[in-house]
Amino acid sequence: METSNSKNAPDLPQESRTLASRTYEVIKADIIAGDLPQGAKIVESELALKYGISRGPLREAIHKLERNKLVVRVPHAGSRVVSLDIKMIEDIYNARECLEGMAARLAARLMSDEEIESLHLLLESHAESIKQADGKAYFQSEGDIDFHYRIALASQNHWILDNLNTELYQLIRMCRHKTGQIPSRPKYALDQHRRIVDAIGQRDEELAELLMRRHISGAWK
Amino acid sequence: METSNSKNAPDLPQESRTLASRTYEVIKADIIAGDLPQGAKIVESELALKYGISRGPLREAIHKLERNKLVVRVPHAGSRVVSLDIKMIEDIYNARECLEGMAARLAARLMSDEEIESLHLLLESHAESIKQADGKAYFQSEGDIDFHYRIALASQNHWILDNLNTELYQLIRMCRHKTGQIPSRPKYALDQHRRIVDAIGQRDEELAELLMRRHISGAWK
DNA sequence: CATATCTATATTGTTGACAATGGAGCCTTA
DNA sequence: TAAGGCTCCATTGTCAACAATATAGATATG
Repeated sequence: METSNSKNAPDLPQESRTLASRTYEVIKADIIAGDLPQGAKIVESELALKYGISRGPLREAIHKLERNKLVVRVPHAGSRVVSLDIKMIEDIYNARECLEGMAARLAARLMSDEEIESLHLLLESHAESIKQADGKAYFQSEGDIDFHYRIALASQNHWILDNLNTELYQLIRMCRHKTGQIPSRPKYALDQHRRIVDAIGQRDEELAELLMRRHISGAWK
Repeated sequence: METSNSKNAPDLPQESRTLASRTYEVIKADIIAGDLPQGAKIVESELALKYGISRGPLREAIHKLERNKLVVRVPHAGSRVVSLDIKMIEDIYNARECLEGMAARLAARLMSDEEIESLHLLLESHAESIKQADGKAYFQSEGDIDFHYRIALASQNHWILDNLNTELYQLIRMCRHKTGQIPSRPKYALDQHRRIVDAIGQRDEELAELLMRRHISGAWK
């Protein structure tokens, strides 16, 4: 046989293996984009009709959303989109601070020289996009998450990576969409990123963690 | 109205509001106790029959277990009890170290003097039970989790508290059951607990975090 | 004898109907 | 008019049957 699979079902990108997970992705995007506003009541039969599926898979999707802390469920009363108050965001940032601090520490221990070089390149591209479009703070905002994601990945700690991905980053994105994004001084942030990468390059775990924590706790203001 | 409810349905302790959550509790206990061994295949119809319920609620229970990282699910293939390897436990302990470190820091900032006093009393009772039954390491082990739980509670950070409860502590309990619990030197641990509470009493956030992190990272060896 | 393909079966994904619960609004009554 | 209880309805929880998928075993073939 040729390189083309004999079976006609090539391995899908694992996104859309099941109705429930597809629907989950859609609703998640709707919530983060604010299409489903915070605190909105979620009625199963309603959404099932809207997405043209049965209540079973929809229920599973809602469970996944609850797992991501995007939805709050109370047993016989129904579920609502989470509504973020100041206290909750503070909690999230405190958790993020210590988790990503640990991630930076581990990254300083475990990253290969090539990976560190690649991180440098990423920051250069960010610098470029800041220079070119000075007003486009949004790109920088996504770039910011890119950077932090790379660090989390490099930590090789599955638990931390998973929790950042499935909970914290989503909530932070949602938060930005709500407040109309306030990524503030992109150039200043980029500078801090550079120092973090430098610390990692010098294998200074202590410093890498310290700088990352300061960076995140500084963003929370 | 009298204290007795006019309705005959007094508010249950919220444990058993639904079939799914009841079953979830049972399976969780079975997994932690090692009754369902690590890596065991979980067949929906099988368990549904065993617990006398339908597949619907059982599926929900499994989803909750997946959320607790006690079960691993792959889309069309089924689910298995998680099997903990060394790397995974290391990841968990690293995550726990930074989360509980942050919790200790926040506790030092937020606990009232009365709460701190109550923590002291808890440690005294632990000291007592160690003195009385020198071999009963298990009690100390549960007492250990008690202590850490109190700190997490005092941090008033819902995100950290929830993640410690629903994920990390369960996995750690499971780990202990598997290895036949190695809580090691209870007296030494108690000593470290005392120092942490002292630091909290002095409102020394930095020190409280440092000691907690050292305490946990020390336990992971 | 090893490899690959096909088929059968066990297991998961999905559906629509039914049961149970909670809340809103109405009615009664002081 | 206000307070309390009652009834009804919207919504969630549960169930059993049906469809789709993947794994394992058997069969054929080089």
